[in-house]
Amino acid sequence: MAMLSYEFFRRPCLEVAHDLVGKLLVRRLPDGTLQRLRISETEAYCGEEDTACHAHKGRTKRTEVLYADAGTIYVYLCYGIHWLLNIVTGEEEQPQAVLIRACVEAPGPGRLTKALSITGDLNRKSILAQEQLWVEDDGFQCDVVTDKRVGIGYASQEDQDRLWRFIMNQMKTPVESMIFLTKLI
DNA sequence: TTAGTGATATCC
DNA sequence: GATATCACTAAA
Repeated sequence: MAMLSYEFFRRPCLEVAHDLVGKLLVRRLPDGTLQRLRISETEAYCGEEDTACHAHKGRTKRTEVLYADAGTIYVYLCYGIHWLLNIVTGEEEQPQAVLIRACVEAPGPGRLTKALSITGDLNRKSILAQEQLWVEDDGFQCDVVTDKRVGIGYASQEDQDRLWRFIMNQMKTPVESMIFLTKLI
């Protein structure tokens, strides 16, 4: 079971977002218990030029973390209720990140953080430290389809239309579903 | 369809 | 200091 490296996250966010689909998000709680959820959906937010990206308006107290080195965790509170998990990608000083939008076992960005007890405490920590949160590759392979990003009505039409959301391909037949579930175990 | 919830940014 | 805005979810 290989933990994903700095080199994996240092690539452009579109590549990282695509390749994170199917990987295992691993959480270690304070009491030592481990949880593993398989990532099924991500979105890429690609720097100051991307009007959907939080860093679109440059550095602020909140977006400072996006300028950090690849593998830095960005967690923020959305709508006063939901913690959303992102991982910073690319070269340092490039404010880009991948939003983890869903896992197979916990669909929805707010629901997966709830399932894994992820809060703002993890903001600015590293996903490479293998302490409280990291990502593993267990060799699982799957098809990935793209779609438009969700909930970014404030962005330019051009950026809203970009296919920067990456989703584990849905199974079309019962046979495919059986094969899929077998691979999960 | 809409309420709920609070940090952040932006405007006085 | 006040206000508007939100990378969402569950309930109705």
